[in-house]
Amino acid sequence: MSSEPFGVLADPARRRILDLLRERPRLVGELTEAIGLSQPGTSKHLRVLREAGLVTVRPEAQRRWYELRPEPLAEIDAWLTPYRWMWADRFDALERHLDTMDDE
Amino acid sequence: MSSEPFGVLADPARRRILDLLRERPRLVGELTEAIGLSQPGTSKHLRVLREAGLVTVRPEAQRRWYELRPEPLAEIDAWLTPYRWMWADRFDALERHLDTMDDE
DNA sequence: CAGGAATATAACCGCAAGTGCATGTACTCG
DNA sequence: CGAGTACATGCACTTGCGGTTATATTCCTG
Repeated sequence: MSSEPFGVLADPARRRILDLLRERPRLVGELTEAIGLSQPGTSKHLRVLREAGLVTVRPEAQRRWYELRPEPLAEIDAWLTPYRWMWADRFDALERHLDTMDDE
Repeated sequence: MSSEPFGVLADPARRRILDLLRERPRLVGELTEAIGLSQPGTSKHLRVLREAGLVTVRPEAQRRWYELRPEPLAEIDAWLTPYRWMWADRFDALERHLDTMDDE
């Protein structure tokens, strides 16, 4: 099972779901409509997210409130860390920083 | 084609390759041995990375030096950004920050 | 020019993932 | 208790991915 956060985020629908849950908990119905998929399809993605620990469910009668649990994203963030300094040409920012230090 | 950075990083072998290239450019042979895959298998992953813009090739006779091009990772970083404050209980850091501000 | 080294591409295979459809389950309400 | 709502699960199907083996390509070297 691709319970790995990286694999889970590979699917755009799943990223979309997480983005929606960032705002507030949602019902399956809402998510289904939002991502334009069948209800079972949505449920399947939610299952994957659940097994990856990225969401939790709070049942309320027949309804299920899905909420975000962002902790597993830390793994991705950690992997990304050693790369982060590389892309944004920090030359300007660095220069500005050094200039500032000179000013002081 | 899953030229999307997210899809590309879904495979551990590809992440491993990037990690190796973070240190220095490498030949296909090195990478092949490092990730314990067949040479064609490695070449395939390199192709995916190439098409995603995550690596570039510098030919030298029959050899190909692969080097890292981390820019596309910025997209992932950007997606991750609105989540980043959430997991690390920044309560302490935030408190310290506010304390500092109070001091000034 | 022949042979070998380094890599890419092609052809093929197995399997898991994503999707739709149909059905099951759990709960509410009249 | 029966019907409807909200969601999960099962099944069938298709596609694409990751892997290997075999082959083509390119270049160096003797």
